[in-house]
This record gives sequence, structure tokens and C-alpha cells, in this order.
Amino acid sequence: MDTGHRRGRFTAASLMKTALAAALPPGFRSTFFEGLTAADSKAALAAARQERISPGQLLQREGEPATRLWLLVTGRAAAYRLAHDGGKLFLRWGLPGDPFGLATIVRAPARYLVTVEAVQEGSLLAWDLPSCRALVLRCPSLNKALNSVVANYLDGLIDALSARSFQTAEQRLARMLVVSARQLGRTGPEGIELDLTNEQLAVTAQVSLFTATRKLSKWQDLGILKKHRGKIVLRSLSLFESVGKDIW
Amino acid sequence: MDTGHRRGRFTAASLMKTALAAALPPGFRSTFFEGLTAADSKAALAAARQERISPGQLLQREGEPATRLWLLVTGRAAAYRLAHDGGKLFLRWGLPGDPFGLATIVRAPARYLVTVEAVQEGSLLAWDLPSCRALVLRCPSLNKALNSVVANYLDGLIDALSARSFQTAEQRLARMLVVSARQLGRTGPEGIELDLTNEQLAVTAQVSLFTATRKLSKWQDLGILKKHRGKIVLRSLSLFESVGKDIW
DNA sequence: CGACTGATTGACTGCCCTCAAATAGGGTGG
DNA sequence: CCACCCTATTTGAGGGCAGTCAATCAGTCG
Repeated sequence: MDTGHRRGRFTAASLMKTALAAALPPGFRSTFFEGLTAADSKAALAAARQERISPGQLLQREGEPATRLWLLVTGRAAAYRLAHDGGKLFLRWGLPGDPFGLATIVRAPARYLVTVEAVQEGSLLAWDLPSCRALVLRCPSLNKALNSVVANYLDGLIDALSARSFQTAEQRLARMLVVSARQLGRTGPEGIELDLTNEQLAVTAQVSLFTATRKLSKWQDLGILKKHRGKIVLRSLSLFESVGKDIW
Repeated sequence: MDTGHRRGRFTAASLMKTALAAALPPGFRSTFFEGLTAADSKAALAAARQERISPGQLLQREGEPATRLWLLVTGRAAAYRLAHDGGKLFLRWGLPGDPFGLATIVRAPARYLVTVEAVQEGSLLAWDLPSCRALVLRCPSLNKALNSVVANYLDGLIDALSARSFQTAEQRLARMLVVSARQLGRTGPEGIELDLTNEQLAVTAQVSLFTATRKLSKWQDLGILKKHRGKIVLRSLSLFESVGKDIW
């Protein structure tokens, strides 16, 4: 069990004493814990339950009563809303440290706003309803932190709506490449590597699979990116940033 | 000065004693005050400043430092985001009782997320930064209430994005007619009356002015609505509701 | 009776989606 | 190592929704 002494600002020795914390990856950080005292964080961790997740697994379903708050610990998740015909409206990626199920605390009546699905193997940390209530009672500052998180969602959503309304398919694709690269890109020898299939990119950029393929091919011909199966390598972000803006 | 004794749940006699409250329209209600004690509401009112507004006036500008929280008291406002080319991305209507400038409390650093413009004569009630801080200190429950409000914005935004992505121009128009009718419709002798120009409707439904005109004409020919200059009369909401859904 | 703003209609255009069909990568079992 | 399968990807042809542009008509107000 790797408990190496990293200098993550949150993995204080005190936390490492709990059994659960020992199972957390080293260097694990979450906006959710920022603003909580170490003691509060410890208490929160003690009340949480850990769980493994697999690709395709639904972590919460929109419309269902919100009964738990959870944190993605490892892996990747996707938040989307379902269309009536079963289509998926991609909203955002979930990465290690991202909180979900905020509706459990925030809304009344508490119902999940979105559907969240795991897209990689991983694990999460969950609090049931009684634990949530205890948590907010114990930490009033939590509400303010949540406000901030939700406000950021708002901002991102407005951006997405703006993109969908004013930008062309090509611009949305470029924008999504940049956004995704920032979130889930690794720096490799030839540029920024992204584990995304054409289809995933198409869904996230709100573009048909075919136009996504065409634009990617075009960009590959131009030499500003390289593709393999299920993987995209961007030579540089700035090129795509300039396409994503609608300044020209 | 009309101080008739309505049974609005908020216009308690105690509030009416303040000078400002006397200037409030009778029956005035706001989600913002729900969950505040009468004493807190009174204190809040005492700290507020009232202001008149006129059509076209910008009440807040996206990106600018958020320095005040305010409540629309009378009139109508529109919240939108600007595109780079000056185009407007309509987000929602503001009606009497609606709070704005929540970023002042919620975000750090505090910057307005959206631009808000008055579209009718009216008035607002504003709190400056010091008053805001005092208010949240005095009323911790405010944070929870704000959470709820912001979560509702989120929900509405996701719906809008969903509509923009999965629905046709016609469906979006029908949906927007329903949404607008609920918010600013009056019940008249021939149906629900809406003060909207074709252009306003087009902007709110994210449709070009011309397609809006065409669809409205079509619906008028079908006899399910009637138009005058700057005014639309819907015979019944249910017809448009069924168009708005994408069940068929 | 102009002047202005709002509404209408037609013709044209283009982005991007749909559908069909073929190709290629990557893993598996024989 | 090769045959095979399944999935990801590519490419072309065709079509439709809805946007742009231009011109005209119709209320309203001074």
C-alpha cells in the first residue's frame, strides 16, 4: 500500500491515520475539503464509505431522489442529461476530487439534476443522507463553499450554451479539445495526449460523429494534431484556442 | 399611496412601518425574503437603497466586479450574456421579486456572471457591498436559500442547453412561448396575452427573427394564436406544450 | 402626412446531419 | 502466426433545416 510522503497540501499526517485515508491515493486533493478544518475533514472522512466503480456504471440518475453526496477519488466520470429519445447531452467531465450529488445538500426537494456515469475504472467516497446532514450542521462554512462550486458550474454552462449558439461545429470541436486537454490531458513526448475516441469528442462538443472525424482528419493533414485509435495528440494548445474563440 | 391590506405572506404590518416598505408595491413578494425572519427582513429593507430604472438601462455588466446585490421591485429585466460580436445570448427574464447580483455574495472573486438590462420602466432595491456582508453575517440561513436559487438557475440552464441541442427551431419557439407565458403572461378575454415583439421572442428562443415570424404566422393561420404589434395572444397553453416536448 | 419601428414574404445558400459502405486497428483463440 | 471479430474510423453522396439578404407592407406616433 503506497503511503509515500508527498507534499499534497491536504494529505496531512493526521488524516493519514484513519483507515480510509490510507486508501486514498497520495496527493489526493479536493475543492470539497478546502475551507474545512483538518478536524472537520477527518470527521468527514470517517463518515464516508468507499466504493469501486466500473465503466458504464451509473453513479446517479437525474430526477431520482438525491440521497448521497460523493467525491470521485480515482477514475473518470461524465455528467450528462438524457434527452427524451435517449440521446445524451454532455455537461462535464468528473475527475478525481470532483464532488457530485450536491443536490443532496442544496436542493429541496432533493433530486439529482444530472446523470453521472463512470467511464473508467476507479473509486468514490460517499456520504449517505444522515452523514450529509451532520456534515452541514458541523460545518456551516460548507454552504459557502458549495455556493462557489455551483456558481462555477453556472459559468461553465453559460459558456457551453454560448458556444452551442454562436460557434460553428469546428469551433466547438476546437474549444472542446482545449477544455478536455486542460482537464484530462497528459504531456507526452509529441504534445498533449488525450484519451478520447472520436465519438466521445463528438458527444462532448455537440457535433455528429462524422463532422468530428472530418475536422480531426483535416487538422491532422495540417499537422497540428495526430490521432491514434482512441487517442489524440495535440502539438500545441494555442492553435486550437485561437480557433475556439470567434475572433478571426 | 395604496397600502391596501392584501394577504401577501410577506407584507406584514411590521414591515410596512419602514419608509421604504411603504414605497413597495402592495403584495410584493420575493423568494429572497423567504426564510428570513421578519426582523431580519426589516433590517435588510432598512439597509437597501431604492432606484428607478428605464428600458435599455444596464443594471449590471458581465465581468465587472460585483459590488451590489439587488432585487427587481417593479418592471421587467432580461439577463443575457454578450457574444464577442455583440450578439446577445438570452438567459432568463427578471420579474418583480427576482434577486440579481448574487455573485456579490457567492463568488470569489466577485464578478457578475451575466449582463442584466431593464426592458420596462420600474424600480429596484439594492444593497451595497458593506450591507451585503452585514446581511450574510446576520443571516447565515441566507446561504442555504441562495444555494437553492442558484441550483434552480442551473436546472433552467441545462434545460435551455438541452432545448438548443435537441429541439428544432419550431419546438424551441413553442417552448419559449410557454415559458414566457408562465412568467409574464396576463389572462385576457381571448387567451393569454404576452407583451413580446417577434424579435424579443426570436432572441429568447435562439431563433432568427425570420423563422420566428414564419412560425408565428403559421400558428396564426392554424388559429391557435393571434398577433398584434408587440403582442401575442395564446388561445391555450397546452397546444404549445405538446409541440415543445419532443414526444410526438 | 412623413418617419420610424415592427412584421412579412420570397429566394437563395450553406452548414452540418443522415445514411451507406468501406477500411483499419487491436485483441483473441486456434 | 494467422484468421477472425468487434470496434473505431474514414469517406462520399445527398438532403434538410434554418439562417442571410433584400424588398415590401403595416401599424404608431409625432
